[in-house]
Amino acid sequence: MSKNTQRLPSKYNPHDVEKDRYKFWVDGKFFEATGDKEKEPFTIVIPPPNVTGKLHLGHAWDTTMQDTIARMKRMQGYDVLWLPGMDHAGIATQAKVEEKLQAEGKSRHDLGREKFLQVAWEWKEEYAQFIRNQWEKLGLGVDYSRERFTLDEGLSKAVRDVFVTLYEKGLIYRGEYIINWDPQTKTALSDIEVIYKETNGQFYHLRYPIKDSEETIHIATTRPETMLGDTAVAVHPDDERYKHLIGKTVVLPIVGREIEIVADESVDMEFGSGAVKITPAHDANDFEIGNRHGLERILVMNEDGTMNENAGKYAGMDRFECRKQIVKDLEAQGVLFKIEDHVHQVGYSERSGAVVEPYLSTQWFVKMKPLAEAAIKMQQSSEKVHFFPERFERIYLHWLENIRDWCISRQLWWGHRIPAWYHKETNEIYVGREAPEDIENWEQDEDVLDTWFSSALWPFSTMGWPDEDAVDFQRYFPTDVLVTGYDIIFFWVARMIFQSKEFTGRRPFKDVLIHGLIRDAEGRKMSKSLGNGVDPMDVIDKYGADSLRYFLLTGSTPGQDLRFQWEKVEATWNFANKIWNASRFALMNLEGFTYDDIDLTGDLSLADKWILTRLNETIEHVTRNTDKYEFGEAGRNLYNFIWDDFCDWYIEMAKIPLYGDDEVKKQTTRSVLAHVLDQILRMLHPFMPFITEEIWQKLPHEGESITVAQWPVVQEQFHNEKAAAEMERLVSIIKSVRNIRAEVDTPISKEITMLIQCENNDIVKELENERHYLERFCNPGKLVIAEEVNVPEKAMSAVVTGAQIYLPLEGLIDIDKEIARLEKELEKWTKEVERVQKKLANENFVNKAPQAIVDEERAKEKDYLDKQAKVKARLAELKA
RNA sequence: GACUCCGUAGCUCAGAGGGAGAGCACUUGCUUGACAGGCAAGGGGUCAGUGGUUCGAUCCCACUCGGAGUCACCA
Repeated sequence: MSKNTQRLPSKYNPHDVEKDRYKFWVDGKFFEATGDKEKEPFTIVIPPPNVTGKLHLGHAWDTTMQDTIARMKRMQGYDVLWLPGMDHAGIATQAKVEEKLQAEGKSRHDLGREKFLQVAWEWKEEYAQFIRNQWEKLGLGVDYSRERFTLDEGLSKAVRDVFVTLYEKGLIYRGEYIINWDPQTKTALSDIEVIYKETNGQFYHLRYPIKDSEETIHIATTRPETMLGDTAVAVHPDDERYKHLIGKTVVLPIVGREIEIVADESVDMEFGSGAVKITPAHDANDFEIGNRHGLERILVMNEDGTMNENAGKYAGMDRFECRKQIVKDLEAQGVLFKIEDHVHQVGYSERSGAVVEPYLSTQWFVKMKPLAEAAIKMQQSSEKVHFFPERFERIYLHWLENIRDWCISRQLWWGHRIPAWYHKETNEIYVGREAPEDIENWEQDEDVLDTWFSSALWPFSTMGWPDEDAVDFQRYFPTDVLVTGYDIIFFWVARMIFQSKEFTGRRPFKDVLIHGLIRDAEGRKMSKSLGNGVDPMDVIDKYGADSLRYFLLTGSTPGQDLRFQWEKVEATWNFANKIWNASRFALMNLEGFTYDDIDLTGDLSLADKWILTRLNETIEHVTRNTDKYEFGEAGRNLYNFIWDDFCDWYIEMAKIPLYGDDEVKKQTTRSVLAHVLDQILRMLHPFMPFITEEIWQKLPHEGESITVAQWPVVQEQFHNEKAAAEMERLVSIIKSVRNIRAEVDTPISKEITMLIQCENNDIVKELENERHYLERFCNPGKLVIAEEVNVPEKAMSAVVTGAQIYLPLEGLIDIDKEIARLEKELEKWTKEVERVQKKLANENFVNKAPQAIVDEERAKEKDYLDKQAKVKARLAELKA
């Protein structure tokens, strides 16, 4: 089925091009995985965006890369599944919903758990639709029939299954430990949800009195308010300064509690005073020391960061208020004797920004070591996950090697509720996939799981697992490539790998492509507070999705950050417009021409042979680089092929037959034009889906949509080195002539005769065959091509390999200027000759360098010597 | 403290063991029947520095300087 051609407007308008196109694709089900057994599956799962807001440029970047891969693979004949979905994003979403409630003067507690969750689900639906609309505008070819959400029934089942299994294996446990507490959102956090920032603080030096003694012991702290919970002072057992105090008792100032001085090797004698106050309920190290010495744990804060009843008169005060007050009080008592300014690392909550409090609390944990070890070991096997760029593998491994247990319980409502029940009377714990039968006697754990606990299962939970016979899981897992930013390697990539290894025995993806961050034009991170964020939808409104996509794909190299610059998007628009107009030209010349009319077996012109050769090279290059995820490299290569080779040379050369009246030649040229443009559009389609589909539909084509057209393959029969060499000579001649013309101020009259003196008769014949090109591009009055030409006295000249060009320009030529120009040229060739000869004179080079390189240099030497001699001779003539 | 990345044209960035590239900006000339958001011709870089490996280094290695980041940590 072939279609006839249509006309295009003279300017590329992305709105017209993109309008309704996505609907056409979705309605045509071009993006749906077919399960076709004839085809090999190729799978990508989208990193599920949070349902908290709109997508930003980072998402646009990330998903565009996936779309590019998916589209190419689809065209290469794979059964592509690109599975979309979203993440419930526990803390983030709950915070947004609470914010919304607050605006209405309500809190989540006013609503109660059930009602609150209902509101959250409504929120989710609303934002999910925003996100889908944005995917649409970006042109992402995802399979909506398989869209998933982390709180879906199926995924929740997977979560419960994983939790219960790990619990049964002893890899999940519940216990009272020091965790990172966010007093603002009132939940525990995992280690990586804490961001450490250098913060100006103070170092407070205290003297704790020794009981029944005049002596005091000097300790220093950055968090004096925690002293209310001190239950010991620790020194190093070998510390001569304090040896005699070990076992003695300290009377804790203000509190009056008597606490022991203990010896512990973990104390650093060099740091501070060498004596440490021990607060097991508010510091991870102190907690460990406390365990070793059987110390009491006294919690002095509430969940909201205010002091509790154990803080005595400070009860009810905010922790930082308390700090101020306690400093005053200690100072008054003479306990505090020095305050130093101190820059130290303070942990902040990734979500709320609140200062994280190390806090004693009962939480659920994943025992990481066995899981991490298995994942590390997998990297030595054939199930290795390949990182692109490779260096991120080291970062990943380093993290796993030093991993600590993962605190997975969160004091939130929005999320997967922990499948643990506590017996109301016996306090017995039940962990199971389903609630206990005598549910009235049990109470379920109030907490939910860390969002990342469910995202860690994403590559398989979305495909029907834990049902291992699920059709999609069987066919599409493991996935082929994951695309994500380096900022979530720990949060997500690593966790998917170890969970996948543990539960499926396989890697979750073969490759992982890591990209950087999007920055503003000045290189700053885009952030709300700076107000320097750019909405991808604004970019699309202005320049179209294709321009945005191409900019994102080619703007950086894997693993590097990307600066957003409007000028670059604009430059990409120019490129799109170029393609648009080249296509417009093609359509104007393909009136009545159909896909079936394409016939490349005819008598091809030099231009035809050359462009087909270049097309082959481009196909090879673009395919290879896209396969390696080198989109920048592939995109630039395509850009150069399209703009420089196809538009600037091929189309211009094709105008000769197209505007001529030889119908046979015209048909051949139309065939090549239609074919090359078709192949270009196909290769460009993964990068710029909209414009390519639009043009392709209008060109002679076969098939319903370019999305399912076959990816171009190299056609060896069109590889023609001779044509490439001839073209090179031709281009050199044309450029030389243009060059000469640029030297002459006044326009050159058409009366001029252009003379080309060739080295041998073969070249004469060759150039005679290509005469029409020379006539069109150089536009001389007369063109003489011969082995010997009569060189007029007043002429400008140029040398190319195998030939010498003369342009007699009586009256226009300034002999002195021409001499100066030629002298410059002579200098250039002389330099080249020297460089090459020096190289060839080096025995080591000739003996050790690869033969091909040496031969190449020898050929250059010959060529340069020849040119040098010709220029020299011409100079002599002029000077005579 | 450990590790990673970056330093190439005025700007933003590619690149590759064998004569330095692109886009934008700049200069000059063009209403050339696809495109003036275009065409053509140009100018502009000791590829941060110092050593080393090599026949050959801007590219590989070491160190130094400058910029960015990740992880860990001392109370």
